[in-house]
Amino acid sequence: MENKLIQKKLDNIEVRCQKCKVRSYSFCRCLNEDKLEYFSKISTEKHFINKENIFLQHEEALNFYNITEGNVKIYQLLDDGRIQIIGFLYPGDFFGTSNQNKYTYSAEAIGNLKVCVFNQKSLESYIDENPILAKELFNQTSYELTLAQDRMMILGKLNATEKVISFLNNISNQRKRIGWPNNPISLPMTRQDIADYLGLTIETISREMKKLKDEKIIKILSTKQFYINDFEKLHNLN
Amino acid sequence: MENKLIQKKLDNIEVRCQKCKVRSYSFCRCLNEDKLEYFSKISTEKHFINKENIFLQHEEALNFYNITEGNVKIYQLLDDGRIQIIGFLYPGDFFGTSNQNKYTYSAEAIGNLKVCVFNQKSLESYIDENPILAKELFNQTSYELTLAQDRMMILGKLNATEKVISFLNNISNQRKRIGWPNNPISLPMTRQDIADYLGLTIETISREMKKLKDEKIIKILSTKQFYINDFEKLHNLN
DNA sequence: CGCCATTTTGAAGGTTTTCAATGTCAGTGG
DNA sequence: CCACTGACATTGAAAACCTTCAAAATGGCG
Repeated sequence: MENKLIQKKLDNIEVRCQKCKVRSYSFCRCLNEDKLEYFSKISTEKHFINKENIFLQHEEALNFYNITEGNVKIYQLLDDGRIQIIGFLYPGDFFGTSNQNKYTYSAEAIGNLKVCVFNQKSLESYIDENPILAKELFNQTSYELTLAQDRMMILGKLNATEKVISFLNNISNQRKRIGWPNNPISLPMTRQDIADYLGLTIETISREMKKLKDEKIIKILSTKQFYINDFEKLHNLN
Repeated sequence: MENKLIQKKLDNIEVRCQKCKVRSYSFCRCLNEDKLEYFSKISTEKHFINKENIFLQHEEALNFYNITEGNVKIYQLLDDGRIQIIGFLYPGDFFGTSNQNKYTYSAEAIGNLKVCVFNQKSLESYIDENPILAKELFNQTSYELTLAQDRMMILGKLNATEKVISFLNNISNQRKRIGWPNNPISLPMTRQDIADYLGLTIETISREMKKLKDEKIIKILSTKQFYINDFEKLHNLN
């Protein structure tokens, strides 16, 4: 009886990986179909709701995660409560990197979230047996590093106007990458999140969005949705 | 005659890798001694002088580099000439990552520099045959990513005083890592470089250094050398 | 010793923040 | 159905911090 239940569960898990919508742009895309059955078994699916923490910085790093649906913000805090959002993550993104076995940032769900959860040790031994994954992860991490480096320029050298423009461009491109319509664009995060991402205050975000609206470059449909009138101007201002 | 010369050259190359001073903290440390002979052959040594460019952003990415002696700054430029220094690199550091076959930043020697040069394609096929290197590079890149993320906090949320302090702490720790005396500390880079690294101006760097001097936290021996009087205060201010 | 690049110092100015008040919107209960 | 509530966003005015511009000082190197 119980065996049957387990078998059923395993069947479902196997189906999960093979039917996964984000596999084509996830790190696991490098695995052949015949590896998926076993690969499915080393991960589980988990749901989170808006504002729920997936893990906290400095906690013992037990798992890796891959987003299958929804968005995540990863952030760091200073002692006095100042926050810097390191990044907004999208379906297909991999996260949970650690240093000396501790997570190096906190992760929180934005809206409803579905993730694949991998035990770090299990995934690491799986990688040892399937070195193609190591190369895929190296390439993906290298790419993330270039994104992080681009963000240094944004945070260090751009003024408020340029920062907001680069953010809107970024969102638009991000949606293209995962094949979503990139106009109009909904912002899953709050104004405060955008401010904490760009190293600005919520008031400055508000004023810069208004400026773009007044210049007719964007149309603000609601606080969480906007329409790009002039793609060219938006890109050139970047 | 020519064969003898080539043989001698090969012997030298082999010796180079085995006697390398930075191997214990370079990506190649994961290779067994018996792999070094061949590994030596896929790289060459190259020298650069102060301010010499190793490569430029957007150039075709032909090589990877590993520093054996000296320092490198990697940076990005905006159209209008604004510069952001992405990082200062030290002996043992690996660089030359690319995106779509183009370097994602420019690299310039600070002072005299010695590097190991690897052809990107050669190293990549070597990695395919020696997957342990892929894992090592993944781990190292992950670590660099955490450093890049820490810098987002520095660039986005710290004020000028905190930025300079974090920089001095950083330099001090960096030197510890490669086993150099970490007091007094020589700064290979100029004030302008520090400014471009922290997203500040040279004048602000100057004023903040003076403030730390006046508070007796550091002693400025020369523009390129300083002494930390109060490690605790410097760390706590961070 | 003198030159030139780099750094330091001072004063004015600008951009972004801070503080405070008002506005908007979705959800809730009368 | 509408007023109420609370979270989030916008707007305005003053203040702070860092930059900009200008000039003087330092220091390395021929």
